[in-house]
Amino acid sequence: MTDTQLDTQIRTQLVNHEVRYTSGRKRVVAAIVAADGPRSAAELHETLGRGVPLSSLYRSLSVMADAGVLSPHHSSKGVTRYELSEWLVGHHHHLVCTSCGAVDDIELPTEAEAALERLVAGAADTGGFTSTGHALEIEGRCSQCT
Amino acid sequence: MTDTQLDTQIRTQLVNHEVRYTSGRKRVVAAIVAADGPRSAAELHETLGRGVPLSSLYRSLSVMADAGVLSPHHSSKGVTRYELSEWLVGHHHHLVCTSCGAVDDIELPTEAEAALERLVAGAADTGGFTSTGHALEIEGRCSQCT
DNA sequence: TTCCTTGCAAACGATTTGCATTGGA
DNA sequence: TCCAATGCAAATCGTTTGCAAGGAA
Repeated sequence: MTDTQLDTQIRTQLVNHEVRYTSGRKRVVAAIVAADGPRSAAELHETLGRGVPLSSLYRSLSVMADAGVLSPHHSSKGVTRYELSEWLVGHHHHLVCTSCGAVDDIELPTEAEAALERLVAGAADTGGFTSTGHALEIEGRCSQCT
Repeated sequence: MTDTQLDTQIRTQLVNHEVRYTSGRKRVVAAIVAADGPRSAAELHETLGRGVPLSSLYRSLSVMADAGVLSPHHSSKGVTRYELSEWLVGHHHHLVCTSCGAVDDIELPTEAEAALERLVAGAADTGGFTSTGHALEIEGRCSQCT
């Protein structure tokens, strides 16, 4: 199986954490890459056609998150969705549908992102809190839920 | 029992939704008001000294959220925290500790908030998505977790 | 061969719900 | 009085884990 550029980065990162990039995990990553936003274990289980049992899915997700390849995201009720970490796909934000809970990626224009960073830098670091990052969620209704 | 101004707003809102503002619910609201950020059922159960059983707590939280008095917030793994809705306490954002999961409120300076709103307005409304609000999470380490 | 990974089933923790009882308007 | 609220226990739901079998280095 020919590794894409992305696969190579991921494999390297995993190997550095003594984690194997197995075919099952490759399928999981592929499903996440194909999605346009973070996905939950259940959603992935659905798109992977039951070929990967839930428990393995959960384990793969957690292992790859520990290795820094995936990042967890919490938005709708009790479900954790995963996406590729930002060092792999770049910094971005999310559009969250308050009706169905769907989450889509959105990248801000460079000037907007810069403004946001300035703003966060100015506001954080209050009372002993040290900021290490930020996440902007734009809430609304997605096209399906109008 | 003397209602504060806030209690009155809440009672009115609840009554409009045929929901009663009982003493138990008042205690829940008081605990949330006393906190400086959203709180989970478990955390409230703790501070309320076991006087309110968990199941009732969950029920109260969900009923008051449906009535628009409380707003749910999802950040750390599988726990839902509630806070007073913004029409009661004003618009604000959150400082989230990536280590312990604690969440604190933070209010942006007016100009910063205005800038943020402009930024969101410009970025959203992409591909059929209609934005109705935004939430900024500033991630980092709280004073306890340094 | 040595470990990591996989699968299945059982275990968990957070949250929800059925039902009989209590309490508020 | 009448219907919503409460408590307890049982049920759910998403997620985790123990353990034996399979697979990659």
